[in-house]
Amino acid sequence: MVEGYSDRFEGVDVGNVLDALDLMRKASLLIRELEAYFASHGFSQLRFLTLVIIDREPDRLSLTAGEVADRLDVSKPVVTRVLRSLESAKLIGVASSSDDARSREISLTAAGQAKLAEIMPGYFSILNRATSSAKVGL
Amino acid sequence: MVEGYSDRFEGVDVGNVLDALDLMRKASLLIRELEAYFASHGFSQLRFLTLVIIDREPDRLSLTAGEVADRLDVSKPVVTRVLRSLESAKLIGVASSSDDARSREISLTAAGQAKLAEIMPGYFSILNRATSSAKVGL
DNA sequence: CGGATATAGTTATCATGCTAACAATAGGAG
DNA sequence: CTCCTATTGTTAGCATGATAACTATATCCG
Repeated sequence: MVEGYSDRFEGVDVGNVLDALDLMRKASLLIRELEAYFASHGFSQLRFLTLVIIDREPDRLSLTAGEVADRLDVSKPVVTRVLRSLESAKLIGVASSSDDARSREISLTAAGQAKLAEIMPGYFSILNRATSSAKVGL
Repeated sequence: MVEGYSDRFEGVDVGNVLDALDLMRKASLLIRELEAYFASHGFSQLRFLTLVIIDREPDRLSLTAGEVADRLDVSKPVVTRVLRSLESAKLIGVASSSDDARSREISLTAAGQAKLAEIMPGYFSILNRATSSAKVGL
């Protein structure tokens, strides 16, 4: 399909274009597989990653909402929403910051850590399989 | 970040996991770049790809809505919505199928072909650059 | 033919991303 | 101290993906 178009543009390498399309196709399939996996645990990719980055923060037990947004590279309103859902599921705890009344300190509850431990093995298994099977052809 | 977790799971290769995460990150950046490009032309990825698959269909000048959904791998309600928007922009024409009263035959208008021609070069340029720059390190 | 089943497309509703605009608080300059 | 600006987080509303349930038409089987 691509050849019919890209032959007409100078400075465009058809191979590069096909590689880019392949990259997006592979990523899209992987993301769908992950979403299906999370859904089977009543979770979502974003809720999972939120727990991960709090759990993995070195030297600290909590993060502010803005730090979560930065590390996940999503907008702040999305963080507001996901934190609310995690809090009502009692997977995170939210406390006012002592030194900045605007901030909220987010930490994992024991239930949040348990949820992470429940989901993590399957997550890594999917990531591992995704790229190891891609290498079969090499 | 990954090592702290994946070391704990058997049969998981950290390199594979990192490759998978890198795949998703690269694809995500590319998709964002493409979306920004389409938006700068008052378009969207889905609207663009819809025009492309109709234009590129060999031996035929039109497709049904269901065929569009199959080829784009999106759900039918999404196709209903995008076709409506393309029709009101007069970029596609919609006609009842002669042999199946449920079907609608979708074809490109001259304006639709012009819109494709306007957007296509930049699209390929972005795809080309995305993967050729990724190879700089080789 | 006529009724059961399958298919094409739409509507309604939900999920999850975004930006813009806002409130509350912090911080810096005069 | 007070005012101006910056920052934190929320609310409101849009875009675009999905599934479920519906309508209308086709098709198959007795």
